[in-house]
Amino acid sequence: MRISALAAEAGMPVATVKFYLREGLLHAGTPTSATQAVYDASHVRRLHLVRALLGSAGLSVQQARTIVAVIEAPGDDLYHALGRAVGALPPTPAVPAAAADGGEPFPRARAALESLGQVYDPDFAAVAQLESALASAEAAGLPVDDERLEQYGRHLAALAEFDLDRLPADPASAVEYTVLGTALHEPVLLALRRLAHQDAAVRRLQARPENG
Amino acid sequence: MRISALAAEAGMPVATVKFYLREGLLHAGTPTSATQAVYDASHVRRLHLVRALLGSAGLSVQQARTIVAVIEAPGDDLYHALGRAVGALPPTPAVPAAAADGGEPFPRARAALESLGQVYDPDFAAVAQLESALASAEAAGLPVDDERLEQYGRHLAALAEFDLDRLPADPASAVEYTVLGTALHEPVLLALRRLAHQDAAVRRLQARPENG
DNA sequence: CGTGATTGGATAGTACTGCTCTCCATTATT
DNA sequence: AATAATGGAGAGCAGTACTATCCAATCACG
Repeated sequence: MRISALAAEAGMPVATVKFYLREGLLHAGTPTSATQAVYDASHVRRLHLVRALLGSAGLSVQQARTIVAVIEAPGDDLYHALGRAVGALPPTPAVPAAAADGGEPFPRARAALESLGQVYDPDFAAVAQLESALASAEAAGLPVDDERLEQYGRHLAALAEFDLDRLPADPASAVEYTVLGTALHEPVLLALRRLAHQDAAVRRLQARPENG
Repeated sequence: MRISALAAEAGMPVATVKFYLREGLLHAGTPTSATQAVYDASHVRRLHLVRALLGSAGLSVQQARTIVAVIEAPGDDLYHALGRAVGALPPTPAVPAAAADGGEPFPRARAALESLGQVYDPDFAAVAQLESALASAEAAGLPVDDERLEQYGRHLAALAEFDLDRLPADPASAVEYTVLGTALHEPVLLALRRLAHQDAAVRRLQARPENG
């Protein structure tokens, strides 16, 4: 399969495939000469993955590149591979402040995790994301109280257990499963949450028709 | 309070405040003459909200404008206000296809909602988002099976109940609470999920040290 | 009352991103 | 030998979130 066939298979212009090649999102084909290479099913699969990461998961090219790199070279260490991958997922930076003033860098996140009985590793990017999200919500006038944090944490821990129960035994597959699961299931989760809110709202309005 | 004081209060350049004014993200101040206006605490609050929406929540200016508009003119109808607001949240469109071929536009989403016993309203944007997210995950080689959908749905329904239990009685406050909660709690939710995954992974690796 | 600073308002410019287009020498196909 | 396609690289383009410049009107101050 050459590049035009690959592009047709994945349903995108050849120029875009070339762009992904240049950006390191798609591994090179096997060259058959100085100006020709053949691609196989792994390239088709990768293109679908890249489309999902850039489209539905809403990642930037840079972020997707990190994810793809982790999947290509997982390194047998699920914990650090997951750490690297999660660090690349949005919301990305957004937390430059409050880190260097000597004090606790992530006070809210730390308190939350401790009250949930979860590990607290300040190097894990999601800790900074949590801190930033809590600070933003508070700044916008909608602080997240302890009870809500507790509720959210418990339900998400249950879901995490469910996800981890399905972890493949093979370490390389485990990394890919976890990384892709983190990135690709998030949109599903958010959509389901919005729908659950809608459903709950409808039920309440039916129960109290004076508000509908 | 004039514009420079407002900008200082909110911690951003005057040019940015002017930009938000132009983009309809910030309501105008009360003019005291042809070239002067005064701003109050509501403007400071709004700027914090806008920063949270554009920053932590990751919205575009366009999306934030819709949210702000819903909050300013909620219209007493929580269901439709929520619908308008959620329609503006990312991931935004991404689902132009499969809608006009006469068949069911969102088969996966519909099946999921019916098996969860939730309302199915194809006009609700989150339905399209769910369909798109499920299709993307499947295209990337990580299909979401019924059991996972069921689990996710149940836990998120429980969280939605929790959120709705805290709904303010006043309709205008209810809309603002719901809309902001949808937008601003999502980053919290995602961060907590990633942390729960990390925590669960650590526990499993400790239990099976041959994989760490 | 006059002079310099500030304001609201508009226009243009910037930096970045995700493609998309064009070009080219080399190679495959006929 | 003629035509077409390829890999590779550079430039171009449209959109986004600001940012900077300019302007006449107005304010603050002596």
